[in-house]
Amino acid sequence: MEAIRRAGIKRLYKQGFEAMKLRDLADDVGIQAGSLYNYIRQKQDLLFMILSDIMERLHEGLSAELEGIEDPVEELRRFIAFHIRWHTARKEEVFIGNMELRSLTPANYRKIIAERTKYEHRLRSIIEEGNKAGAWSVRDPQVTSYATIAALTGVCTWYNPRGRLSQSELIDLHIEYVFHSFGLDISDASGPD
Amino acid sequence: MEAIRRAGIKRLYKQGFEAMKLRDLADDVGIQAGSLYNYIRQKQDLLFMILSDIMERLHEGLSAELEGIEDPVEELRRFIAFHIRWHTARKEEVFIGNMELRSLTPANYRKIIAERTKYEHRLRSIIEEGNKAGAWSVRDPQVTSYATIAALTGVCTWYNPRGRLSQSELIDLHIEYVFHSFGLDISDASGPD
Amino acid sequence: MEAIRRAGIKRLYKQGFEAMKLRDLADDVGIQAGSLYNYIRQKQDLLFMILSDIMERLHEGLSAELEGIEDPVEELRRFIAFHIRWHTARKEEVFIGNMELRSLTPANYRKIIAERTKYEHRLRSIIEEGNKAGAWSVRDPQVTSYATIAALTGVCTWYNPRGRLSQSELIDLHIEYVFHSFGLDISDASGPD
Amino acid sequence: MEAIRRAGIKRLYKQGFEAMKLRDLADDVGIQAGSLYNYIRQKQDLLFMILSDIMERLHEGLSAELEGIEDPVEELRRFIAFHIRWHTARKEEVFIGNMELRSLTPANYRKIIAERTKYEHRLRSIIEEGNKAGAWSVRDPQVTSYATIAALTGVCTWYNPRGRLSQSELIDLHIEYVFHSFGLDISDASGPD
DNA sequence: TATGAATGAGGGTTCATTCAT
DNA sequence: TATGAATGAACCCTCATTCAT
Repeated sequence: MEAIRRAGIKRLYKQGFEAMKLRDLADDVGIQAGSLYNYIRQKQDLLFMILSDIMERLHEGLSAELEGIEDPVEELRRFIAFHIRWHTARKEEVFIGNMELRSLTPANYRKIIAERTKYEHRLRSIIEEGNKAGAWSVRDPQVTSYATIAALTGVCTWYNPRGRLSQSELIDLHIEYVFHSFGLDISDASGPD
Repeated sequence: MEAIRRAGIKRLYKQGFEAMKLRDLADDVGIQAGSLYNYIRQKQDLLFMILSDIMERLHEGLSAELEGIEDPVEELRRFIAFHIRWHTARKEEVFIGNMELRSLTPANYRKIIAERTKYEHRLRSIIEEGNKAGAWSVRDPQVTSYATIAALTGVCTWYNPRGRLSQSELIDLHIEYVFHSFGLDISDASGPD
Repeated sequence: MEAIRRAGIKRLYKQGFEAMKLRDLADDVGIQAGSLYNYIRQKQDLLFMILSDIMERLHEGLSAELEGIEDPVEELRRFIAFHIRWHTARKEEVFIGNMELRSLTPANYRKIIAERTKYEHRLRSIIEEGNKAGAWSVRDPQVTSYATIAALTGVCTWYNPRGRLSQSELIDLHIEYVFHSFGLDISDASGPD
Repeated sequence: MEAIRRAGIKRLYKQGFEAMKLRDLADDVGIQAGSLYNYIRQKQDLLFMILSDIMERLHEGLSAELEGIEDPVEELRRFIAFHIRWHTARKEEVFIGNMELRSLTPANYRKIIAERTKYEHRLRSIIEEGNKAGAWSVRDPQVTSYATIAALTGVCTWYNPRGRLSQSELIDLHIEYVFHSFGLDISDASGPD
């Protein structure tokens, strides 16, 4: 079952939901197409399961990262670091998470979007806290949260683990980028690690 | 033919390449499925034509926008404004321009990606000019250009023409966002218009 | 029109009736597919016209060859020579004449077969005359006429004008073959030419 | 699978490769068209399989017939008998074996033709052995083998099991025909059976 | 007489899904 | 839980034929 999920992610990434053939997926796992139906009831189910799972892990990861932090600046720094770390480590999942929403059943679509919105609200909350605490003064927290997430997520469209920049360099560059855009001096970002 | 292109864009946006049925497309245009083949030789051709066309218009639009401008700050400002204006006005095209690349034949894929890269290089060149001219000092022009384009392009995933913010407000917010991230004061951006 | 017939023969030979596309045929002639319908009413018509024409010319050719001859031996010799000469010179027509009968409409099929049978009867008549005249003694004129025509027609499945044997050598060999099979000495065949 | 082969032969005989519809074929077998693809990968495969199979059985049949025979006269007699017996018993296979070659893929075509040539060479070898052994003196073994095979194969274009002549009468007539054409007296052919 | 766009039936092939074993 | 043959709907694409120009 876990094998099916993993193979499903790979195929969804490479081919997309419509182009992915259950026969090929079964082949990847080493079973016959018919046998897949002992694990899923429909092709659609597989997509939803995979996407739900991705969202869930994303939430858990972020929660763990921010646990106990109260300073907005530090929260922002950690959000950026976590987002890039998680996204670059899971290029495939992120890609599917953005591309395959369209193939979801309306009901399933709503559920996944709700999760994604929840995640976006975490950054927005941080921005608003920072505004309140005087850490920065961002004019439009909603737009800024969208722009920031887009900028950070964009990384994984071109990130190459064996490329010019290491993951931590990438994180530094984006912390600088975002902090600047928030009107913060980069030195403010120097945290405990 | 133009009708086919327009209907194709709509269907690609709503359903994606694989899910789009040529019969439905023909229906949209008011002809029989077989008649489509007087205009295209394959389904794949339609996708490629549409994507090529989008890229071409994007290039032309940007060239017109930047024509005669020499000041990097002004160029950057115009790039941002143009990008948001163009992308929010063409949500559908932008969406398929990102999503349907995967459905391209390898040969066609390479051609489209080459065009996209050319576009990205325009911003990178602006950044590098600005570095040279002392307008700003951006540490990593490549990464910064990617992050910026991602942030700006992200707009059209949530932009709603009848939403809270007008297009020009959106542009202002993003100019501010990007200028800050470049370490520029927003007032520097005040151009002739 | 004559160009269409000639191109039709070529295409029928190479591809067969079902596989032959009217578009390609039109291309060969240098017109559009639609324009063909100024000359034929249906694809089937073309086939019938071509086959009728072939049969007609075959009959005419044989009649001219046998005109005025009364000696069965000489008639046989001339029949063989004519058949091989005509068939090797018209490989394509002969081939279609055998292969494409199946694609004819039942009504058309009957007409063509009637012509072919008439042709076969010419040889049978010669054989029977020879029996009567004591030129040879063939046990079963019908079977022998079939076997003989098959043997002769077979030539054009492998005949190559630039091959080892010239047309007249081929004719000599087959005259010998058939005369022997009729129990005739080959020297009997030496005619005026 | 065997049912598909048999139905395929029938349909190829009646309609030809291009005109044969897989849907009809499936109907003959009592399955859906799609189910055919559990047995073949392409329509072309079916044709090739059938033709290969025919050639293989033909070779096997002949080998069995000639096994242990060393006398060229007897070999010739048996070749004729076998060829007519096999061909009249398999009118349909013989027909498509000649007609549908054209519908083969070039690669497949070469393979089948190679088999056919091998078969023709068997007769040619017999003729050459007979020449060497002084059993007969045939001027051009190649041409004679072609003419002979054509004459014999022609039988099945008109042979009717309920017709005037029995199979064995037919064989006798053709043995006489061919033996004469080889310059042999028919009495030489009287073998053990 | 020629064009070329349109038709419409249908053909080969694919594939999610089912089900008896 | 696994198989693999069967289903059946549908999809892309083809092509003879029509017809307004």
